[in-house]
Amino acid sequence: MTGKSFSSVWLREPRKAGGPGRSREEIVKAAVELLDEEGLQGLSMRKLGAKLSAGATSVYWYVANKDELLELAYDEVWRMMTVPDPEEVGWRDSAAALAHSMRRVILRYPWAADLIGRMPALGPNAMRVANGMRKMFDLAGFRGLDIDFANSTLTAYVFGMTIPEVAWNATMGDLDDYDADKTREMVRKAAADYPDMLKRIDMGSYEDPAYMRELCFDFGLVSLLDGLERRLTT
Amino acid sequence: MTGKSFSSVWLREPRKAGGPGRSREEIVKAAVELLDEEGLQGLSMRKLGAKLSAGATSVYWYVANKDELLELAYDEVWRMMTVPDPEEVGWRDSAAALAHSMRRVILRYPWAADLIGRMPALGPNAMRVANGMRKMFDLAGFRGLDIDFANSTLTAYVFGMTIPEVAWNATMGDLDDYDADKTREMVRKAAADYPDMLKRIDMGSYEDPAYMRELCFDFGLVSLLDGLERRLTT
DNA sequence: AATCCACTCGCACACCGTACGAGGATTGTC
DNA sequence: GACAATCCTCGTACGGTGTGCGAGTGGATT
Repeated sequence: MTGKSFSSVWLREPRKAGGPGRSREEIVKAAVELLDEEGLQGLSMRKLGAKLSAGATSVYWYVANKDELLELAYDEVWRMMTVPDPEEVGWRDSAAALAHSMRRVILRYPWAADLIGRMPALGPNAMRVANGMRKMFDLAGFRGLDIDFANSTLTAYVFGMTIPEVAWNATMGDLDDYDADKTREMVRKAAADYPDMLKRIDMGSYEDPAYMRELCFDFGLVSLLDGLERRLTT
Repeated sequence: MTGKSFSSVWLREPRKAGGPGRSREEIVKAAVELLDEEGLQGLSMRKLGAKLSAGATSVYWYVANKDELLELAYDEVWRMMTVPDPEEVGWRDSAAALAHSMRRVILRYPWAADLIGRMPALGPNAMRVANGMRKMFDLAGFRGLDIDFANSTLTAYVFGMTIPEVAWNATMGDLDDYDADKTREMVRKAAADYPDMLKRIDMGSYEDPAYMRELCFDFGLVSLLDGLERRLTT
């Protein structure tokens, strides 16, 4: 009894496109639009079919199941991420720029946050980024497994920082001042046992949250790059 | 027009428990068991009702919706995370131990990986951990906002590293040798354009994956702590 | 005895992913 | 032209999902 095996759109031959039917690009484009408009919850095969002026199950000719469709859409997100050439700007600036690029892309495609880490990233665009990162850390001076470790470390940080940011935007981002105050008052109640956290909550309410999160991101990013740099010199 | 407002189980009064009905603890316990056995997909309100020998919708008396139930279960995961006393072992060891504790807990409750970052963590156990971390970084010498930044940075790293690990275990963890080889062969095809990545794939296949991921986690963790330490001395 | 209230639960609704198989449309071959 | 093969569409149906609603039950209080 073999368990449910690993599978991915990228690991099988697509149908030979011969006839005059719809194309995979067309479908993925419609899917991404739907995801942008209505989020991950808002994408259903029926709605996608309707958007393509097609029947509900027509998409299944091009895609084995919904997960494959999401994999295709997911790779479109990776397409938007750019790895600067480390030979021109040096590995540190290159890494920082990549990190910011990744963060920006995810904030622009919030639905991708729910896919990261859940979905294999084996599409051509994800591969391109991964290879660019490898090259970057190789040029920095990492060797062997350390290249992959540095790779994983940086992406783990960026994703780990940005995914909750997306969730925050989704739930708290569009409250008016009144609701925001009310919510903060309730959060204070949840933290009632911890005076230090209360002080922090009240302090944070006077700052622009978006700017604060950017400060936080940079703080962690600089720390991480410092730590990686240290591995090179000793 | 106010958008859908923020809400959480922890930010409202629970029903006054008066009568002889089931208790919230009982329900959460059953939910966690179901999650352990069948994963996040496997938890449905109907199955939970059945497990409690109750009707399908009885749980809705104690919980407003499924998300609230998941919030309750999620906080049980935070209960398992321990923050060592930084006054005894120093902040660095304390932070490292906490990071390993978080990773271990998530690997033990894989269903929690899908909740992290999607769900607010405002339960008492999450609060306890957050406060412990604040104390830890305060003792380390961080001040003001830097405490929260260090906090976010560490958790972002741990979660960002561990969530994909859980996904990997779920899909690739229980393949036999034959299927694993077949899968690796297909992954090689996906990376065909990038010779460096091919070499890496072949290299990795001779090592124990679990041990490699632990090495990777420690690599990033040490780097991150180095980077944070540097912020203290300059 | 009457009233209240915590609590249970069957039914129904609107949705979901997708298996299946009958058809239509287009192409290639004689 | 005819015929077959292939590509592609889609209506129907099945078994699930979360959950709103309102009738019902049983113990405690008045």
